[in-house]
Order: sequence, then C-alpha cells, then structure tokens
Amino acid sequence: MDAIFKALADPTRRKLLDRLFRKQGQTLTELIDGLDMRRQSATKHLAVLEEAQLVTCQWHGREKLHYLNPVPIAEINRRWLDKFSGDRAAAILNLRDALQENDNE
Amino acid sequence: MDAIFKALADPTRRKLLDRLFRKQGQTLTELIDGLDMRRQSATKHLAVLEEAQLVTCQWHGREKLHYLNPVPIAEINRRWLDKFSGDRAAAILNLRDALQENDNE
DNA sequence: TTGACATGCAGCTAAATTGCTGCATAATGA
DNA sequence: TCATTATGCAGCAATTTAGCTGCATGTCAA
Repeated sequence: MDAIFKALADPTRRKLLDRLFRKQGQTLTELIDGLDMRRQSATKHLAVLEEAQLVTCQWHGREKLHYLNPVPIAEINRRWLDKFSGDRAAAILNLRDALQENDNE
Repeated sequence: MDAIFKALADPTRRKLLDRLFRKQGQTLTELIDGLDMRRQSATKHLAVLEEAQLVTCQWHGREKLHYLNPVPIAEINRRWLDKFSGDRAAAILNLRDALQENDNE
C-alpha cells in the first residue's frame, strides 16, 4: 500500500503512467522519447512503479515491455470513498467537466 | 494535482484521513489522541492535507474542526481508469474481498 | 481578570529522494 | 564475429521531508 502512494507522489512517474495509459506495451527508450530526462532516471522510476505493481513488465528478447495495471488505482477509491460521497464527488467532477474547467496538473 | 499525491504519500497523513473517514468534524487534539506523535507534527500534516484540499476545515471559537473531502480522491480514478479497465479492476477487488485477502497497509 | 486549553509558527537535525555520470551486461543484425 | 542497441547497476551531490523543541497567540470559563 505504501509503495503505491510513494510511487504516485512523483510527477515524473505520473507522466510515465499517463504515457502508458495512452499506449500500453512500450519499451524504456520508447517511453522516455521526448522527455527531458536520462534513461537511467526513468529506469529507477519504472522500478518504483513496478514494485508498487502499478506497472507490469514482460520481457521480449532484449526488450522490456511495460503495461499499466489498473488494480492499485481502483484500491484507492475504496479506502476513502463510501458509495454516497463517491457518487457525490463523481457528480461534482462531471459538473466541472461540463464547465470546461479541466485544468489538470 | 501534485499536492494531492504528495499529501497521500505519507502513511501518517493516510492514517489521519482514515480517522476522518470514520468520524468527521474532529479537532486536532481529538485526531492525535492515541497516536504516537506530537501535536506540532500533526499540525504540519493537516496543513499539507488542507492545501491539497483533501481536508476542509471550519473554525468554531478556538476549535478547528476537520472534514474529509472526497472530490480529490475521485479525481485519481478518472486519470488512469477508463470504464473497461476500471470495471475489471473493481471485479478483481471484489473477488479478493470475497476471498478474505484484505490485508491493507 | 486570569489560568487553562487549543492551536499556530519558527527553526533544527536526520533521513529519504531525485537526477546525474560511468561502467557492465546481453541480445540483435550485418 | 563484432558493432550497435536495450537495459541494468553502483555511487554521488543537491534538495526535500518528518518529527522534534520552544515559544507565541487567541479563546473559554471561573
């Protein structure tokens, strides 16, 4: 549990998750393409995400393919959102979207 | 956004959220009752949670009452869970619950 | 008014974290 | 075989963070 939140605490790791969310099964070099960061840094970040089981990996020859695992994310909701407050929060977010106030990050 | 994840990264802050989830509207001294921590530390933690808007406060005389705000939590799901993977993850978690494997934290 | 209580604010130290450089390993393809 | 490519591992400097102590502020109640 602690590993999940620690992993999500860093903006670079969240950006890597965003990239995996858009396209699964990317290699390390593919993931950092266009990012202002050395390969070795990303390796450390991906190791953190992997340990938290937010990212699952699969070797193909010398290539390591990365996949986003949705389960840990789903666990977060269940901890602090009961059905009623969860529905209310979702409604608020839908309203916010409708008002175009989607200024993320 | 960054503030939310940074706030959730610390186990002490998550414990404070757990306590607020169980009982809303607690004061500072009520919140730290039974915890092995000085009052001043908890003040800093609550300030972090407050800045991330995970906790909302309300003054009543000299007492500061704390409330859990579910909206930022709901935002996390929307970022990395599309409808299909979210449903699948929820199903996995329900299955896990049914198998009694709820060893949190 | 005055003592007790709830809380805030400043500053210190120890520990953790980030991103880097440098080098090693292993697989692919000409 | 051998150069190239994909990745891992070790270690370093700078920054951030957690929890503490000490003191200040403001409210309540006798």
